[in-house]
Order: sequence, then C-alpha cells, then structure tokens
Amino acid sequence: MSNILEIAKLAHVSCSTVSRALNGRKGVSDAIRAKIVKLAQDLDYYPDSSARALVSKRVGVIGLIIPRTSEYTFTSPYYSHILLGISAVVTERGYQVMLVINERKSYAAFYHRRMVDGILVVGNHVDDKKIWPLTESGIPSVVVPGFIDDSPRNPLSVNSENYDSNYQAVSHLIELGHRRIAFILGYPNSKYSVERIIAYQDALRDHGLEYRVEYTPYSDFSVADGFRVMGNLLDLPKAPTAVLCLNDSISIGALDQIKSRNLRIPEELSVVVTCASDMLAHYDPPLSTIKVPVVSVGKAAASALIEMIETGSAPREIPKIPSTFTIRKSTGPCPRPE
Amino acid sequence: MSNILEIAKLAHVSCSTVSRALNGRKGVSDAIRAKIVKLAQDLDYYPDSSARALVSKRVGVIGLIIPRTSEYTFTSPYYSHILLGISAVVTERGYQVMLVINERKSYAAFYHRRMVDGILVVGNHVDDKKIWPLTESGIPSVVVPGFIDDSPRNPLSVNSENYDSNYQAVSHLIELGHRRIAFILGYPNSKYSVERIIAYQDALRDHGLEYRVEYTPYSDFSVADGFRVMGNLLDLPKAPTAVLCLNDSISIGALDQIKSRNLRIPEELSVVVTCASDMLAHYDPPLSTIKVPVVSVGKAAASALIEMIETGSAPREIPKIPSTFTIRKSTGPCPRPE
DNA sequence: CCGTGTAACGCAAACGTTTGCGTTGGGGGT
DNA sequence: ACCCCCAACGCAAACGTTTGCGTTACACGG
Repeated sequence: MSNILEIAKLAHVSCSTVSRALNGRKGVSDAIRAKIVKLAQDLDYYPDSSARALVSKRVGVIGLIIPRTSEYTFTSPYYSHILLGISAVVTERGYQVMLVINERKSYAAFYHRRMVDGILVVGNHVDDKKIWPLTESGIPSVVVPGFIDDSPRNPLSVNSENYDSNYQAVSHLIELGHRRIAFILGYPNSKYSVERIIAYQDALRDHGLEYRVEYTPYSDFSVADGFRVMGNLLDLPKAPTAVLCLNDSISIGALDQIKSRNLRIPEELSVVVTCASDMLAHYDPPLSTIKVPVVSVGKAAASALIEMIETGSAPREIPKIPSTFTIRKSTGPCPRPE
Repeated sequence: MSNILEIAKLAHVSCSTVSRALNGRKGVSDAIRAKIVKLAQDLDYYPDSSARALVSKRVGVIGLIIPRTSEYTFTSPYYSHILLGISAVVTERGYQVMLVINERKSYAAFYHRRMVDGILVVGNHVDDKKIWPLTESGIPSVVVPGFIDDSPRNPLSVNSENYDSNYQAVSHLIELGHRRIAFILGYPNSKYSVERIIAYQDALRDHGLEYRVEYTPYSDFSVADGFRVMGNLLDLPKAPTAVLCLNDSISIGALDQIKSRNLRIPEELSVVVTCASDMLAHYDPPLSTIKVPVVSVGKAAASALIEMIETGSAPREIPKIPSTFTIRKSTGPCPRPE
C-alpha cells in the first residue's frame, strides 16, 4: 500500500536513501537505516516487484517447463523429486518459480517478455525444436535430466551418473551365477534408458555373456506397464532368473507381477530395482537397489541455471551426480544354473 | 529488444497509438494497425511485463500454494489432476502460474509485492493461521479442495460433492447383503474424509445397521498405508466382507493386499474404489467406482479465482462438482450372510 | 591551515508501458 | 452554411523503483 516515497518523507530522507537502506547497500548510516527499516515494518511496506524489475532488468523468477503437464510427470516419483531439489535451491537463492504451462507460445517468449530470468526444462523427452531457440537466443537455460544427444545446439544439461551403478549391479548378478538377466527399460529414446542399457551390455560382454534382446523390453515407465512387461518376461520359454527395473514405477509393477505369481525373492528370482524415491524402502525382502540421487540432480540443475543468470556465463563443468548400487536381500544365487 | 517507442518512430505515430493497436483497442485505423502489427512482428517485439504491470496494476499471474511441496502432493493422482484442471483454465484465460514455494514468508506477501493477482491454495490440510490473513487483507483467494470448517474467516473454497455418491455406494453394498462393510479413510481432519464418513454412517443407520469403528481405519492416503491397513482389516476376527477405499493410492495398496492373499473379487470380498485418475480403469475385474471429477474441481477453482480477480467480488455460489457411483464387477452378494 | 579522501546523502534520469484528456479533421444532420 | 459529434491520434503524466553522479561535511595527515 505504501511506497518508498512515503517512507522517505516520514524519515526525512530521499527515496534513494530508503532504497539503499532497505536493500542492505552501503552509503547509509546505521541510525537512519534502523529508522527506515522500522518505518517500513510499521507501514507494512512491500517493494513492488514490477517497478524493481523494470529498472534492474531482473525479475527474480525462473521458468519451469514441464513438457507434459500431464498425469505422468506430476505423478512420477522421479520428476517430483527433481522438483523438490529445484524448489530447495530456488528458495534458498531468493528466486521464485513460474510454471510455463502455456505451450502454444514458444518457451523463449517468456524470457523476452521479461517474465523470467532463465528457463529450466524438466524432462528428457522434449521436442528439440522448441529447445534450440533457447540457446540460439542466448537465454540462460538448463535441461534436466540430461539430454539425448550432445549437439552444440542444446542447452546445458544436468544428469545423474547412470553407467557405473548399472554395470556394478549386472556384474553382481553375473557373479551370483545368473545367465538370464532381464532389464525392463523405459522409452527407447530416453537418455536415461540408453546409458543404462549400454552399461548392461558392457557388463555382459566383459563377462563373456551374450546379449539377448528379448530380455530388455521397453515400457512406458508406468506401474501398469511394469506389471505387463514383467508378465511377458516370466512367460518366456526361457524365463530370466534375475531382473533389473529402470525406475520406481516399473519396479512397483514388476514386483506386483512377481507377487501375484507367488514367486519367492530371491530364491526363485533375483530383483534389482532402481529408486529415486523411498517408496520401496520397506519392502519385504529388503531390495538390492540402484539409488539415484534425484533430489541432488534437481539441485545441481537449479544451481547451474542461477549461476548462468547471475554471472552471464555457463559454468565450466556440471558434475555428474553419482548413483549408488547397494546389495540387500533381493538378490541371491541363481536357482537353476545351466 | 525493441520497445514501443521504436515501433512508434518507424510507423510515424505516437507510442500511445502503438499501445492501442497492439492491445486490440479501438481508436486506431485499420491501415495503421496493420502496419504496427507487422512492424512488431518484424522487430521481434515483446511487451515488457514489468512495465505493463507497473501501470496497469495487474500482472496476469496467479500464485499456486501447495502447502507440502513434498513427495506426497506432487505424486498424488488426486492433486496432479487438480493441477491439470487449474492449468487448463489458467492457460485459457491468459494467466500464468507461479509456484509459491517459499513458505518462510507469508502467503500474502506475494500479493503485496505484486507478484501475483490472486492466490490459489491447493490442499485441504493447510495451516489455518497462514490462510486467514488472505481473506483479512481482501486478497482474491480460493482454497481447493474444500476446507475443514466453514469459518467466515476462510476464503472461498471449491470441492466435489462427496456425500451422495458415498451414500449410494454403501447402500448398494448393504442391498447386496453385506453387513460388515469397511471404509479405509485418510487423515482424520481432512474434509475429504469427514463428508464421506458421515455418508457412510448415515447409510448404515438408515438401513438399521450399527456403526463399528474398527471398520473405518485411518491411513495416510498412501499406497503403502493402504496395503498395511487392508491387511489389518483382513486380520480382524470378523473380517469385513466389503470394503471402500477413499482415494486412488489407498485403493491400489488395498488391492495389492487382497491380491497377495489370493482373495477373489467379488466372490470372497467386494470392493468399491474411489478414483480421481483412471489408473485403475483396466483392472481385472472391472471395479465398482466412485468417480471424483477432480479435473473439474481444479477448473472450477481457477475460474472462481479469476472471476474474483477480474470483477473484484466473490462469485455468488460455487457449484459442487458431482461425483458418480458406478456399479461394475467388483461388488457382489455377501459370501457369508449372518 | 590546507589539501585530500571518503562516508553519507540528495537529485533526477531512466526503465517501458498505459491511459485520461486534448486536439484535429471530416462527415452528417438541420 | 452552420453546428455537432465522433473517430483517430498525440501529449504527457503516472506507475515505483534503482542508480550514476554530484554535493556536502567531516576526519585525517602533512
């Protein structure tokens, strides 16, 4: 309701002094600063964001693009944890988050209209043609998680390390004697899937095993599809003796399928799940898990974007957030060695 | 990059004419309007939101408060569908959505700083003390879904109709001969739970049945807790012959529990699920369902808020969005009549 | 006592847009 | 021919803040 000029009059100073005092800049004595701060408190003063943005050219808002504002993205534990990480950093750095849900216009328009200082794209199955204009216009922008190819036209991207942990998990199963190891994947073009399938293939090859495509079915990342695909695997003439699941939802669906057939874990079937959340933390038996630190990924992405905004240049290197493979009780010796 | 003045010079008109032309107001001839529009296109002109907001006092943004920016809210099908409805309306009406995730400051501060034109509170387990200042300051605000009590201090709220559909479902089960009917609830203080439990109690009473508290356990709304609570119910000395579940997640957990015990639906146990999403649409057998039109709830809330913003007064009456009870194959005659 | 540096503060422009009011010109009614 | 009205357009203030620059006053060293 009140503005800077009003405070200035009551404090018998100029409005520039009020601005400096309230923004914590130097050039104002402690006594006057205290008086101004108290006055602002009493008058219930709030700075007008629009006026501030108009002159300072910064609005303190980052745009969050969730390409599919659909059931899937909001519902997915993976994405909701990324959002948690983003929220934490953004709040800490004093920014706000604007959801960019109006996809009819280009993403860049939100920057050009000065509604946001930078853009954070969440989701790796994004239409490249809507992404490229961001880098071409020099708009501070980060894509998380990762990106499919490393074209120079793509913005900076942040991802977890996906190769090592998967390699370890597959090696672990092989060392337990398993030869028929399945891996339920997600969408074919997801970088998330690609890195892991390569690790899987490498581990097989390094141990002298053959890669068989029928053991690496795709899914749509959902619980229902995890259930369906797991059923297909178990119906194979040579059903796998061990299975890895790519994400939380697939894991839940697959475990449901296994439970519905009364197969014992790990006596009859070994299971390794990939977890972003801790929804499966209390499963019986405790699950051997590839834990993906998704919250950290979100934090790293937000940090990188804010650094781009504030320094005007891209960070040197984005650290890959390491995943960790932990052996628990859901993986055991192969029941029927060949 | 370019501004209104630049366009004005090139078009040999004043900047007020440019403003009127671009905003579709009358008072500018067709010829000049066309020239200005083309010029704006060529110059890649975007209006500066800050400057516009500064003078017009409207920013075209609504603040979205999700009290728990936690795993729960983002993950829940219920809330994600509300967000879908909100998104649709907000986009259609030309607004943007800002996530209010900085809970350290009061919600009202976002309005006073003119970052938002109104505030939409999503979630009914909200701290009242953070809500009240909204109405007291006359800030356009809507709470969805519903609110616990009808204190005049509370803002406008939007909810689905919850009583009738639940009454019908319970009556349906009673008419099938069931006498031991369980109802897995959510948090005790959720309005969502309260209305439904009253309908449940009324239906029992109207049919001369006794209400037994051990059949109406609380849960935390999650899949895991649905699983746990369903297990407790089935372990009762007098286990129920029919069960209702309050939301999607509880339903999934409860169905998992039933499946893990190999109980046949509906021969051994009748089930009625409450659905906001269609995650359970293809379940076998097809489920008797209380369908809650959550997307519509979100739409109604957003519409009401925008009306408050634009007219300055609260809408007369918010329609209750009706839920519908549909009988399918998961409810059958009571297996062991008493 | 003088010169110099510095902290504290005021002045006023600038940011880009909207909008009330004033002016102009031309057309239509009497 | 006169008056009046309205459409089309310009002028300039206003929105609230930030900030570069100028001014003042005071301390301090020489």
